[in-house]
Amino acid sequence: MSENRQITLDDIANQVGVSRTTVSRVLSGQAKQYRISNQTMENVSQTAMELGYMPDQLARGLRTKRTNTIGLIIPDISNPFFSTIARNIEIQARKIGSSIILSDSQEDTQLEIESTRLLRSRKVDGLIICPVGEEFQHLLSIQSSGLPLVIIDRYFPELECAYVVSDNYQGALEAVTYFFKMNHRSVAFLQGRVKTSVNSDRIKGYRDAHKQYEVPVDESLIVGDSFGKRNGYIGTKILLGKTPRPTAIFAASNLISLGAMTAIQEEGLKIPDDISIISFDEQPYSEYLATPMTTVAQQTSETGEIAFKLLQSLIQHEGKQTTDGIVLPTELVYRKSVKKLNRETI
Amino acid sequence: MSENRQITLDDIANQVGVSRTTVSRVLSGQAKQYRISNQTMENVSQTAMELGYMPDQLARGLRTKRTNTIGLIIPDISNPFFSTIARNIEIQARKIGSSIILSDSQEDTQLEIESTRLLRSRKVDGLIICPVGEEFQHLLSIQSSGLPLVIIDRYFPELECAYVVSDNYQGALEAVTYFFKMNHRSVAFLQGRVKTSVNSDRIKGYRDAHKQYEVPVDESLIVGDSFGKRNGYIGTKILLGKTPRPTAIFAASNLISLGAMTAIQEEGLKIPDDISIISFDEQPYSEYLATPMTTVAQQTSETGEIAFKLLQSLIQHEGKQTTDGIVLPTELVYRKSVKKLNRETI
DNA sequence: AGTATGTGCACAAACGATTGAGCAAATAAA
DNA sequence: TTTATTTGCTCAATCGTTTGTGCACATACT
Repeated sequence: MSENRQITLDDIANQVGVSRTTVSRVLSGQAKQYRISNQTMENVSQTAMELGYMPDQLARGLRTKRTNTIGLIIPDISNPFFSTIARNIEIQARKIGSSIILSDSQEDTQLEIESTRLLRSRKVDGLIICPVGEEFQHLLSIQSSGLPLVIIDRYFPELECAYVVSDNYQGALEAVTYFFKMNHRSVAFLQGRVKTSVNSDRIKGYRDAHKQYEVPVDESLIVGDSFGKRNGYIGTKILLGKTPRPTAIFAASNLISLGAMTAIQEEGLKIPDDISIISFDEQPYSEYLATPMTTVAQQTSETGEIAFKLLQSLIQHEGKQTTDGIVLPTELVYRKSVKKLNRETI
Repeated sequence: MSENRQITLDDIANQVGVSRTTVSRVLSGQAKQYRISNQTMENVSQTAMELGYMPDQLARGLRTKRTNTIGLIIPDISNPFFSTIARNIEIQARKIGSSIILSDSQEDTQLEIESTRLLRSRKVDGLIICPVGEEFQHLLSIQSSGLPLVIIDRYFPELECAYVVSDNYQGALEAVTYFFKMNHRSVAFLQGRVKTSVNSDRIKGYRDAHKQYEVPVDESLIVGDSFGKRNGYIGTKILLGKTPRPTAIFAASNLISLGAMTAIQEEGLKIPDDISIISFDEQPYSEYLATPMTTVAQQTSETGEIAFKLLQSLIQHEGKQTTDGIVLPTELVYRKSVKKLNRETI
């Protein structure tokens, strides 16, 4: 409760008997450069230690225009997919003494926009955003303001900006192709938020797989509108109500497949005997589910790490805009949730 | 790329033709109080709008000693248990324009200590920490520096500090009691990090349940040393190697039970036929596991929300130290992972 | 007319750091 | 002995706010 005043450069300066400038230079490692004697150096660092000096990052940031702070905006940090990314960003950041300011946009574009405003007024050095996905005007204005920006998971073809995403097209293509190889011909797609690149790319993969196998796409088998659990539940209810029932479901997220499982269970159906399923997003629990789930795994740790490093390089060489997008491969993890149908069953 | 200079109070002041002071007072809603005319008010807010003024939070913080920023230190943000807490803290924070700076201590006390230093130098208004759990000297020094602090999930009896935790004792007591009611008499405890309050309280519940049923505690059935998955795996391997085998396992975390399931599967055993299990931490997937898991649910959302509000009140009434600890009840969620034994089986 | 009260703003000093420029003393060079 | 050079620092401005105090002018009161 002892309301200790903050220790400042001046305190050290006074105690040692030098100027504030000298202290600053010693502590920032510029002693040699400014010809501070070893003696003074010693004294300064010594008493800085003793007094427990900690530089005021606000003051420093105000002066230097560099805060060693980056903003991170995520649609739902409680989703393990995003929190794993966040964790790896944080781990990288800590290595170089940076901090991350976290914002949860709650899948709401308006909140996302507000967050960018707030983060900018907090003078972050850069921004990593997983955009809700529908609008990008605000991202454009960040870009043109010169603030380094990396977007992750979702991207905008219209926006020239560094990004790190999974190869959603390839992931979906492989998954749906696998269904076809297992002789499924009626494969539904439980999609996520419609206008996101994530979703479009997966749909494209879904369609191309159909094309390759010369199976016409039944548009009524593409249902859903968000990456949440509830959507998975509702979508599946709808799909299971159809006659004939689709024999396979491709779920666009971990939460969607959770909802799907509830619906399937409610209808008294079994995976994979009555219906097969593949879910996007590998999770620690995927293999322990009632039927171990075949999934499309994304490189979440790598996404975080790469995004941070990309941002860091943007921050450092402010001019040299290496505006390249990075696409990480996915991997189909084979388990038990897909049944091989007999040819004649079709 | 247009390197727009930052808009400052002076810019507005010049354009309107008043002093910087006046602008500041208008924009901070102190116009009436300082008798600024309506005309001037209009002009100022108008051009502030036009220029897209955003206050520099660094400068403001430097001057006012208030940053509207709080530090959050978490052992592992990728664990849904913690990320759910984090999310709810963020949601509360956003409501009042606060931001949170996130640190992942990676279950490492040293990193936790470093984080507190860094966050303090960033002048956060307060700190919410989920301590790794073994040391608390650094927490004590935060306390005595007067920086508002709330600790969550784990606490220290020796430390007089606001905290929000689950009723781990009661949760464990109920779980183990339930085993006894189901006629189990050989119940193992897969514990977490040993010196944490979380673990001690759960052990106490475990022991008291034994006492109530007059079953002696077999110390060799208490195994493990961390909340991670690997620990669950190893611990279970050890337990399953014993003869006679325990009939039930009480796992201290969601990750531990995941590891346990791997081990159980490897040994070719079935839950609950060969072995029963209850896990701490309800998860979205708990009901979808091969055997739907009976769990001890904690109020994670509430933990976050309450922790933030508690901190907020500490920040506001800096003197009035309402150093109360808050203990949230747990709930035993009954599913299928516990088998009722026949009396004679024992 | 002289004093009191009210109105509407401006001055300038903080906050704690960084940084370009400069200056006195000591030493070296000529 | 005079001039250059080096050594070891200091000065003061600056970043963008906030805030206690003060000041001029107008109006009201006696």
